[in-house]
Amino acid sequence: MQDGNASALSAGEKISGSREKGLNRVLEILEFLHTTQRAIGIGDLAKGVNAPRSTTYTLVRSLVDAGLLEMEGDGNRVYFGKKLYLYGMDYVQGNDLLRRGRQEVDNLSRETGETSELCMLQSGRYTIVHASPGTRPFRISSATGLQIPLPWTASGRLLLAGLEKAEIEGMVSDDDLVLPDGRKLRLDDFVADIAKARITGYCVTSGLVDAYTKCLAAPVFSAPGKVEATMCLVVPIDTSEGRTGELIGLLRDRAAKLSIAG
Amino acid sequence: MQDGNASALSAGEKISGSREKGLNRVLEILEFLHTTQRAIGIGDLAKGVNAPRSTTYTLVRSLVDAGLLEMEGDGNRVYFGKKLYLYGMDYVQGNDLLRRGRQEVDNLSRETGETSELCMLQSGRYTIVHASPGTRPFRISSATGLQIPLPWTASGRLLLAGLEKAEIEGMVSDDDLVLPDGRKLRLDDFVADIAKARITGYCVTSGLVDAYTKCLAAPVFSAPGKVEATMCLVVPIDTSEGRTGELIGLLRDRAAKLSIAG
DNA sequence: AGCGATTGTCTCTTACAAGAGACGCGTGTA
DNA sequence: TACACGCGTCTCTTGTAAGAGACAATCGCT
Repeated sequence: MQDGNASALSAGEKISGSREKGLNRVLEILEFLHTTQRAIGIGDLAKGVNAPRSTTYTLVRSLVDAGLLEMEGDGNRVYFGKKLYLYGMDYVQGNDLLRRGRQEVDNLSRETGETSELCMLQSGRYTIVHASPGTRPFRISSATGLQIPLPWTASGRLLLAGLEKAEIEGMVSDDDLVLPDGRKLRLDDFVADIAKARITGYCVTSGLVDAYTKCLAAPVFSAPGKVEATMCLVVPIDTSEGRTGELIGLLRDRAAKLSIAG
Repeated sequence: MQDGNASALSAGEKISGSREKGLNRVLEILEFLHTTQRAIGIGDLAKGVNAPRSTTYTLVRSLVDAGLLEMEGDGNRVYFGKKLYLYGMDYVQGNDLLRRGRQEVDNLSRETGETSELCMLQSGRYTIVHASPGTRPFRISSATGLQIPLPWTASGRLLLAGLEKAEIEGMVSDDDLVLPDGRKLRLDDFVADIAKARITGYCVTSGLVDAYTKCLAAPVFSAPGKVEATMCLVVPIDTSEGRTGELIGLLRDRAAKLSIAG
């Protein structure tokens, strides 16, 4: 991480030793806060994004002044600020799909009692955009904003429907193909899954993210053939075939309703 | 806002002609998009923030890559992106007051049928953080994220409670004291209003923002004496004294409930 | 009290980003 | 067809922001 002692130039990314553009540092700061999910001291922040302390202080001050970040009570820690919330609401406001999708997801989880999610691609990564927990006693993990490798999910297979193999290859790294249980998925199998999901119009995966759940997903189209998002349900892996079928039907129905608008 | 054609050097700010830091440009871009409330072409954006075209293109590309902005369908216009939405949700998540306040505002407007709002200070400006429209046939204006001069509102008087006169003076410009109908408020009167609101524990203003409404507001405390937010109701100016009293009671009750946590 | 770690501020240098402006392309309109 | 206009990309220069590092002030531990 730290001192730039030259040596082997790793593939792809440049060694983050040199002078960095302020904006990039800011983007890293925001991303870092997104992962921590809580306020953090400026010193730690500097360490976290591997930036010089003096620079970090300057940038944080700018961001706090602008309201993108806020100082936490004691005046030492920082976290996201009201401005970001306002901009976020602007985004929701300007985005029919998201607005209606959130609604529909909430409905779905209330009606079925299962955990329900709205998922989208976010700069090439699978992202849970909105989640509603469901009523089961044991918590099925899934937090809004979580990013997961595409091959681990049913939604991922739908979101990539219609893309060329080369494009798909570009969007998943080798690491992404290694499932949480250690198994390695073959790229060709993944591509085949995608093709199949595209035809059947839904997708089910069992025990991929964890061994106890399966994931049902249906595509939401923004234009014919263009998958803009997916709705999905996360259910216990031992859910009966009958109920699974029912849920898929419901899911496809709702996802189709979301697809109408342009 | 205005054009930047040099001439008289206004107090405070420097003329935005020279070389600007990239980060500042970005902050202006975001703010500009917030005011437009819709996607905009990059060329127009450059004009809007008075930045060189080449620079704007570079910055926008960075922001789009980072997901803070997104290209609109045809690939020419830009607007806020999913990342901002996610960060915004993080903010809500980490902010009990906001989370519960939104809920309470929604309840309040459903129960009373009136337009209800949650308001906070945002870098020294009064900001409507969340609004719920109410059921009256005529729309009472009030959009989330709207920023209004402090002296125009009942909430403004509560939010400044406990500040010194000098501090207050620093937060309101001369322009802010000019009401929408052209009348000019005296600073001393405003300061007196604030002191009064602090003691009575609520505030009512009639016909300030517009001639047809009055605004009822109650403070939400984050610590004893520290007003963190206000809840308010916007009602027709001819609302009877009796009903107004009822609503104020309800409002104060709910605001007090919000105040509990730390 | 004594010591190390951390925090916030400041100064100075230089690597480099911001900006000016030219270019090629597509589009509308006279 | 010719012209004016807006878009997106590139190149080159120079003003300046990123970063190294020193500093005093606090904090926490023994």
